[in-house]
Amino acid sequence: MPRHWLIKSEPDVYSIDDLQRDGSTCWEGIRNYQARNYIRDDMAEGDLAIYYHSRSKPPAAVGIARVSRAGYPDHHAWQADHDYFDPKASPDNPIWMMMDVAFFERFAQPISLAQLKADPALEGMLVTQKGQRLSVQPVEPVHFDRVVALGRGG
DNA sequence: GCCAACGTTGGC
DNA sequence: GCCAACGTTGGC
Repeated sequence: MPRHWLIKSEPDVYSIDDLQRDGSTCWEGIRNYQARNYIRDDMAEGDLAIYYHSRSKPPAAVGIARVSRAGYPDHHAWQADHDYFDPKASPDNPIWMMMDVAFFERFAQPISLAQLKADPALEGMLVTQKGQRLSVQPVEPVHFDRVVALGRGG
């Protein structure tokens, strides 16, 4: 059964507009083991993810992306001249994973973090919790549906 | 730009 | 295996 997710990106680095323009992109540079494990073990092609802008004013859920290729080794990790270089990684021991995501939908209205926090239907959603820094998070189906409804203007 | 929260590293 | 130091994330 497909699962639901939330993925964070700083809009200055790669926004939903960039994704819409490009159609799809490789979701690279994940250097956190828990997020890596989700990509490696749980995220499947076709899964949908809320696209979330972090470090923006305000931070907000802005649309939906679709996993277009499930996890595969992040080859940037063993390229010494790359920003995401990790000396412990190698082709035999990739350590880190990336995936491809495709543009799926842009919300009619962004839903700010304050709105997400204020909505009783979203109580317990990880992104609303203090100190939650995971850039790839699982989302409960009911929470996912609620955020999408809000984003579409319902 | 500040700084609290968190994950990782490395000395012991 | 503990924990202080460090680097990063991300809301504010």
